[in-house]
Order: sequence, then structure tokens, then C-alpha cells
Amino acid sequence: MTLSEENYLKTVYNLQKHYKKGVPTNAIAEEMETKASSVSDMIKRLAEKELLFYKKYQGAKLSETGEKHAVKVVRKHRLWETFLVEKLNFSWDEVHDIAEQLEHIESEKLIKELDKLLGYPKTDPHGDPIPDEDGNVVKVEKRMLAEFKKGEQGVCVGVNDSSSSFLQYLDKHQIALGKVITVKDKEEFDGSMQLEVDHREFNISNLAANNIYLKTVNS
Amino acid sequence: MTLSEENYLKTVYNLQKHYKKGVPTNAIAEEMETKASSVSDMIKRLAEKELLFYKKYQGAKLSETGEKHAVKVVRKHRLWETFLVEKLNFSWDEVHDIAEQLEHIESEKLIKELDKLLGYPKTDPHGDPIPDEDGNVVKVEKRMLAEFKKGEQGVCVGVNDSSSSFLQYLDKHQIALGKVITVKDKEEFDGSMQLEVDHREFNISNLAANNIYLKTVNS
DNA sequence: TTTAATTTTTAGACAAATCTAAAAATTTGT
DNA sequence: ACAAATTTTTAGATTTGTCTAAAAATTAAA
Repeated sequence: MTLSEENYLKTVYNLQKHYKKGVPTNAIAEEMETKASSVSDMIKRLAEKELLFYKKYQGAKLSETGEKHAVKVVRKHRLWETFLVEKLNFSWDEVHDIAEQLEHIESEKLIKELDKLLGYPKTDPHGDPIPDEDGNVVKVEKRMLAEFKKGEQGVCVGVNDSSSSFLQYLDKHQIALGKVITVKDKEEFDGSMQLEVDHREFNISNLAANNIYLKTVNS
Repeated sequence: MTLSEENYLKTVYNLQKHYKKGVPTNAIAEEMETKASSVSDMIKRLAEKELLFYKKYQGAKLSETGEKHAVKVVRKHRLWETFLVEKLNFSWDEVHDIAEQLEHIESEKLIKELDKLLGYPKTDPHGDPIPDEDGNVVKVEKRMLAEFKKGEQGVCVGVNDSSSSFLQYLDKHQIALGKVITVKDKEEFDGSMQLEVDHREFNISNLAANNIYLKTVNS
């Protein structure tokens, strides 16, 4: 398995929750910042290797083998991110690019020992679940902040966008995993919200609220 | 800088202590388990990029830029090896191949923090010095065990061959960094030696003795 | 439903890194 | 010093992964 193939599998894996049928060529191309023609070529090759199913113009869908492999890469990515934050003093907005490199390192023992060193963490620094050794992924029950109504309260358990600009925006407002967020007010026409976090109030856009996940808290 | 280029630089760096002039094409090819023709091509490309000096049939010699880059790779390799042994319970014969992958990860901060986590180690698990941030390499004074005379004593400070078969051979005889070794007898005709380590006596070949470094101990 | 817009695929080219086979240069042995 | 052996380079082919431009298929719109 080449580095490039692994990246394609991971991308298809990440995108296929948003598509009932196959993941469109263009979606993959956009996500990977490459051209549709390159994707078309590669998808065809991966299909030959039976890592995914593919019919012309119908997009891509991971096979069982392909998914197994993709989950392994995701597990490694998230464990490395956790390592960087927990052991090497990185902040959550700095780890993605480095984990993108580290996720391709091959060694069963390495990843097993890393998991042990970190105390078998369940989620990464962005709240995403870390698949276990057998590839099982725990599904965390969570709702988008944007769906919360005025007066509701929740604990931040994850983000949808892990870009450093967004994560730094959250830092600025002291939003982090585990923080309690209260919706003080909600603007109907644009979906913007007035929030309270740590006794501090501020306003966020609907776009931002669409990238924050909360777990409802019984308060 | 591609992964392949980096590997060539590192190999030339490692080999050039053994050659006064340029490192021969064949020596590089053998070390990298590739063909001389491939080496010839790549060397030419690296010379164009001014990472090394090269004249036809005269072998390769790193430029200052090339050496700077090579040392960085070596620093990363040795820090990662130390990490694997110190933090992830690897033994010294298991780390080479994984460090070979990890040495190409790009991130200044990562390597700085790794160094800190490990307590700024001076040598790797095989006794090789870890270059500092500025690329300075401490030269450890050491002699080959094969050069020791009957009755002499030393402390093991390094090995020349880091292959897992050799390292496992050393483990079997309880030879490790820091161990005191006494030459009880030396066979003139084949250079084999009778050693004492931990009050245990055994015999090793000249080939083995040529791959163990000791620091003379004033006893 | 026929055209227009969009998406996807194909064809052909290219750069990186490698290989084999053969030619050229250098070194060694007598 | 000359021939033989060895080392190194060149020439040409191959694989992987990418790209551009153009053709084909699908979807959307009038």
C-alpha cells in the first residue's frame, strides 16, 4: 500500500458518511486538493485491488478490506494527534499536518505501545473517537450547536472543522472540549447565537455553530 | 527535498568518514541495496541542486548545505530511536527500521519537543552521538574491541553494526552499553577473543570484536 | 424534451525514481 | 605498459502519480 493510496482510502472513508451512494469524484478531488482526472485514475486502480467498489460515473464506496485499512490509518492519525497534545505540548490547532505524516508509519508494535503510553484514550484532541485495535469506532451521541434552542445547555464534545483558523477562533472564545455552553439567545433570520461560556457572553455565526458538537446536559 | 534524496544524503554522510576522497558509487549502491546506475543518476541530480560535489568517476562528497541537511536527518533518526527504547519499550535491535521511517517527518517543533521529553539525550540506544540543534556532533573517544590486548578492560560505548542479528547476538552474551568487558585472552592467528562480562566468560570472533566500541577504563 | 451546464472519464504528456544492458573509463596484474 | 578486471556512466524502458485538454455521460433548466 503506497502513501498515496492510503490517503485516498482515508479521504473516501471520511467523506462517505455524507453520501448514501458512492462518493463523487469531484468531492474527493476537492478534499484532496487535486484534479478530478487524477482521482478518476486512482479510484480505478484501487477498485482493481478490490479496496473499493466503483462503477463509472457512480462514485466510490469502500470495500470491507478498504474500510479496514482506512480505519487503521484513522486510528493512527488520532493516536498521534493525542500524543502530540498530551506528551509534546502541542495545541489542538497545530497537530493535524504532523499527524497527516505520522499516520503512514508502519509498525504494529509502535501503535500498540503508543496507545499504552497514552493510557488507551477514547477520543483525540478534537473529540473524534479513536478506533480500537479491531477497528471498532464508538459512536458518540452529539448534536450540532446550531440545532440548539434558546436556553438549552450542553458540553462541548467535538468539532467538525479541524482547521487551525477555526480552532484558534474557538480558543479566543475559550471554547474547548468539556466546556459548558449555554445558548442565551438565538437570532432567527441568520441563525447566529449569543452564548455563555465561563460566565462570559459573546456572539457566534451560524457557520461557526455548525462546526461545534455538544452533548446535551441534564441541568 | 524528497524522501529518496534525503536517504541518499544520509547514506553519503554515513559513508564519507570511511573515504578520504569522494564516496564511490558502488559503496552507496551497496549500502542502499540499489543499482549503481540508479545511484549515478541520483548523485548527478543532487549535484545539480548543489547538495554535493561530484565529478564523473570521482564519487560524491557532501557540500555544506548537503551535510547540514544530512545531519538533521541523522539527529531525527537517533532521537526517534531513543524515544522508541525509552518511552515505548522497544529493545535496541528493533528500532532501526521504524526510525528509518520516522526520520523523514517534517516539523521543527516536533523534534524540539521530542528532545525535551527525552531529557536532551547525548547518545542513541546504540551509543551513537545525537547531533544538537545546530548540527554539532560530539566525537566520543572510543576504540574497537578488536584492538584491545590481553588483560585490557573497557566499557562498551557503542556498536558499529546495528543489524538486529548482531544486536541480538550481543544480548545473548549480555553485552550492552555501559557493560564492563575484560579481555581474558586473545588468539593471535584469527583475532578471536576470550571475554569476561558480568563474571561470565565466553569467546567471540574477530568479526564481532570489530563491531564493538569500548572506552578504556582506568582500572 | 431538447439544450445547456456540470461532472466524469479518457488520451496523452511529464517528472521522479528505478531497472537492465551496453558502453566508457579507471584500476589492477603481469 | 598493456590486457584484463572492475567500476561507473549512459541509453532506453518501466512504474507511479500527477497534470491539461478534450470527449463522453449525466443532470438541470427552459
